[in-house]
Amino acid sequence: MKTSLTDELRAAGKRMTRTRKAVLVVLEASQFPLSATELYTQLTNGNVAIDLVTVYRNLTALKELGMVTQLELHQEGQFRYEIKEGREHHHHIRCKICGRIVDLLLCPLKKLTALIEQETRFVVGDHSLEFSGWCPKCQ
Amino acid sequence: MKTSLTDELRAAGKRMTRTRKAVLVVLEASQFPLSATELYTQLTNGNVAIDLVTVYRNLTALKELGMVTQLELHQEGQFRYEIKEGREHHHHIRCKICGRIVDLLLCPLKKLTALIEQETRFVVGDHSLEFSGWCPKCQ
DNA sequence: ACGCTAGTGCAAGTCTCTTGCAAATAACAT
DNA sequence: ATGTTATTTGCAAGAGACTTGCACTAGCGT
Repeated sequence: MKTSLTDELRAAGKRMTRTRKAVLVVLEASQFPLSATELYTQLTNGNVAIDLVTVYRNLTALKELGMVTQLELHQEGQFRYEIKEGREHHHHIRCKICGRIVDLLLCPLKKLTALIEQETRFVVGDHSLEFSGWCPKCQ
Repeated sequence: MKTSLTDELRAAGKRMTRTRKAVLVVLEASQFPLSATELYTQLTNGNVAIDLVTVYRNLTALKELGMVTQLELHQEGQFRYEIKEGREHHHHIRCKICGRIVDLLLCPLKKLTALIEQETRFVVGDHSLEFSGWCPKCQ
């Protein structure tokens, strides 16, 4: 993990603590976005002493600093979190059977945004676009 | 509300009950997708005696029959429900300030689906695409 | 090394949604 | 109409994700 993250935190009056570092390391290593519980389980299994509450509080803090993205996959009913550092804006597809989550490397929505703003007079901020389906193994 | 809905229910071994009808009427009248709690509040204010549990159970049943769509708006952390009858497949935008929800009449994802299936070898089932931003009044 | 303040753990609470069970009622047969 | 039965309902309780209060701990700036 880059030391720049520590500096970034410090600049925002935050500290790079033992637990916060552990959260960042696990998020950085993950190939797919993690829920708070999954993150907690991975930390605990990796012998990091941490409370679930602390996981939530860190995720919230990191989200507010823009270091982590919070997302909701299609109809999952919970939030997942992903490191932003070094990753392009992207979306996901999740298998309805086994739950496997895969990154999609495209986002077709730049043009659409202008259209929506024209149509609704809203100013578009964020969007979420998540797919579900059946992965190769579960078909 | 059309009587065909009653027939549709009956064909599936379900009954058109007092409460179920009330749920459908409120959903049909709503200009935007409702959460279970909002639906419950509207029913109660409209002097329909109903339990929140019954609202949930009806929404689940209607969803399974394909008469109602369940959706999650961007980062809202709860489900919303919408009547399918007579409405095209569409998406939504929600104001980050006042929570106002507006339908979007376009879905740009038909072409994209083929691309995703090619890229991931998944079979694409559903997708959710929801925007958030700032509505005209809140800008 | 000290002190201030952010961060943490524990307990308890909130909110959304689900389940178990006995009583009520819609649909159907007689 | 009346009875039968399976669906539906209400109430109580529970599950799961997430939040809050508070006293204690520990970064990190001096």
